[in-house]
Amino acid sequence: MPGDIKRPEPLYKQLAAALAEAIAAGEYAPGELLPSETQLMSRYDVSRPTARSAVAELRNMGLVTSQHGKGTLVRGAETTTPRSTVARGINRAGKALQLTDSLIVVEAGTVTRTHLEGMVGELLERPDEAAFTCDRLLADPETGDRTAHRLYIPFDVAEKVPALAETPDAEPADIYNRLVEAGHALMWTEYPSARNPVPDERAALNVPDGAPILVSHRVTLTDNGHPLVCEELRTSAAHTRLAFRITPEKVPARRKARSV
Amino acid sequence: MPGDIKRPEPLYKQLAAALAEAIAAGEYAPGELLPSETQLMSRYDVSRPTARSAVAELRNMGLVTSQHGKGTLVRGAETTTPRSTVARGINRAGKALQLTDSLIVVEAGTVTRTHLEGMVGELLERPDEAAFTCDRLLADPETGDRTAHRLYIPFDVAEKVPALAETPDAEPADIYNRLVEAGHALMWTEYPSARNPVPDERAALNVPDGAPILVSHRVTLTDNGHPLVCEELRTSAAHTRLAFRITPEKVPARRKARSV
DNA sequence: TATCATTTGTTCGTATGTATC
DNA sequence: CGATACATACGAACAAATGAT
Repeated sequence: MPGDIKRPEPLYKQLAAALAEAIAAGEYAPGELLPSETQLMSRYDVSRPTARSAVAELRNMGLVTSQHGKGTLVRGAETTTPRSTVARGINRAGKALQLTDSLIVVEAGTVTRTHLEGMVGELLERPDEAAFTCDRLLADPETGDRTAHRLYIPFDVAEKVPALAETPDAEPADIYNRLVEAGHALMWTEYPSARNPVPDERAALNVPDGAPILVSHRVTLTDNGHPLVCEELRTSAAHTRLAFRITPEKVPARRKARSV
Repeated sequence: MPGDIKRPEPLYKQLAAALAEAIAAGEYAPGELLPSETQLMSRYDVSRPTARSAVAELRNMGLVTSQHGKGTLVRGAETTTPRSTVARGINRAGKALQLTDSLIVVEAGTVTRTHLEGMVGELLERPDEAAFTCDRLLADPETGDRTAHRLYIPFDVAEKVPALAETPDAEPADIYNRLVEAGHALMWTEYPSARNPVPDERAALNVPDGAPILVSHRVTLTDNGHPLVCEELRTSAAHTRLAFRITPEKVPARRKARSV
């Protein structure tokens, strides 16, 4: 075999790349309509399915959104870049702990029971054990962007801290304060991640085409590293970003450190 | 037909939902092959395009990956859940600052000049101004998962701190230490976000089908809040997650706090 | 090594439904 | 109401990758 003859890119990918370039160059301004599928067919001499595939590529790149009966709109930076920021910090005012985010509760907490599967089970070091969960729907008061919130309280933690078992639907800051009142010294680690939404989430969180969702887990630990509870947060990455304040920690010099 | 006001879901979405449910129920185990398109056609009595659309849905939900000539594989939690964790903390050993992540440099830093567009320009409060950039390719030494890293140094910062202008390709920790030597008291805020990859990124970062990329910006500020430099990090959300240690900050009591 | 069946990828064609203007 | 646009669905053919014969 001679050295790797170039196989041409598929037609629809070429077309998608050409259109993406044109959008980046500003030939199609944000808010404007992309040429219709019929126009693309004649302009680039391709079939209907090919034109559709190309536009579909642009959609799950998040560059455009299609509207049935109207056309395909170019999305500007305003709709691609997050507008609202959720500050994932914790403040200590006297003895009381407060959260630094400014989200408001849209749907009150509903408590259910589940088993700790997957990542949450791993983070709480209690795979498949039983736990209370409390679900809330939050929103940014300025933009209205929605965020799903879930708190996991393992059964054995609820048993040892009765204040949690009584009202597992208390707000996270209250949960933290009750853990402190129960004599725990707390610390926190948060793990942001992302994935593409399932159809339910796309509707509930108002996720636009081609946008993933940010998923973040905040684990509350005792000062000797045992996990107690876990908060899970899900929000459209197109609308919201997170913010973490990073505080340097003192370590003995000359040690190759790997904390967190 | 009386009644029946509701228009039924599209066939391919019904099929996708049915298959997704079957996967969740364990009827198709991770690593196994999904029924071929031909089999789906006869089993569910649909056409080839419909079967293909259903499988395409599963792909960009991240549930399966298709291999040309072989079949469509079910992805287990091992390939859906991040394996490696990048600790985004900072340690202070004596006077020197160290980063807590354990990534190694695969491709050394290449320095270029750009203008601060979009989110980075906003975070550095210098929209459209000129800046050095230094690009690196990092990897997790255990899993080999890749991460793209870019450091932005605005021209005016490089002018005031000549040590940066001399070697803008120094490692981030060194950059921080030089800013400290120049008399700055530093603090940091990091903004994790996510989006779907462009084809280049999908190849360079080895992003699997249906997985978004995590994008995180760490801004270095002076103690009075002026931004100096910015790190940008891009990695496959299917392979890697971030970790932040959250340290409570003291605030005056009774104040509705909104720091970060 | 070469061939073949299987499977997914690409591309065309065509028809109909439905939302928007 | 009609024209236009995207969404869904069918059929058909060939290309390219894979694995086994």
